[in-house]
Amino acid sequence: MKLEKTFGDTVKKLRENKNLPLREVAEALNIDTSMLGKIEKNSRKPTKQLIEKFAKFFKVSSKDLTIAFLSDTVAYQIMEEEDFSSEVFKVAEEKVEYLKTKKSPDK
Amino acid sequence: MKLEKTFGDTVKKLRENKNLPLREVAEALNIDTSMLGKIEKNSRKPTKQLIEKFAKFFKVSSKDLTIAFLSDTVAYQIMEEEDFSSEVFKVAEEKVEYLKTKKSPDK
DNA sequence: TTATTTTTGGACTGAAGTAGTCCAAAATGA
DNA sequence: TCATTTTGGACTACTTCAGTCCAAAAATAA
Repeated sequence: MKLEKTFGDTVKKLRENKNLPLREVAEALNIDTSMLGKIEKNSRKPTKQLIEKFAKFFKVSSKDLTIAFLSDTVAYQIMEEEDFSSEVFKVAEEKVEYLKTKKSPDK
Repeated sequence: MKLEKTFGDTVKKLRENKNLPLREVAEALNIDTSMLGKIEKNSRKPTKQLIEKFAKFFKVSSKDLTIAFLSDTVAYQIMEEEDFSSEVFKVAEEKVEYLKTKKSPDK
């Protein structure tokens, strides 16, 4: 599965590769056509369950799709701020590492 | 300025180093004592303006404080999900890089 | 112990944000 | 032209969350 610039682009490419209109995919996933259009344009966010549906429908890894989505959110959030991005990433990664060891089975 | 595990801890340490009660700091920053207590306990988030006020009051770099806060948010968000954290970071960093080059003065 | 101050957290409110719907205009294509 | 797809505005319902108020618990002082 190829990762595009945004989650919306990724979904759009998957759909266009199958030559399907929004309507058909939306129907299959049981969502509003307009919603799907908006998700492809990144003006609405998919729920976790929807990401699962996408993965099933397009037969791609739901892990990859989730990464595509989450990284979008994180990137957007960091871009909103000044240009501390690399520092924020560095510190955030340390914190995640720390939190992970805390919740791992240390008994 | 020392970075603690969480933004709340950082603020709390700054306050305790000056031996000030919540009430006094809250008064100086013009916020509710309870709010400050909650921020130190990470159950409420500070606004950008409040981060600025913290920085001024404690005479620390507002950039560092912002990094402390943002990294908290990002780390927490990523921890919420499965254990793709490193992949999410990797892809997110690429996206930020891409977005940065897009908005940089390329004229 | 009693009195005073600080810390904590529950319950609530108002405001902001957002997923999802509906509809109609614009674009695409036959 | 006519049919279908795409786009986006406006709205609603729901959720989330900063911020307030208050009172009980914990800590500190007297």
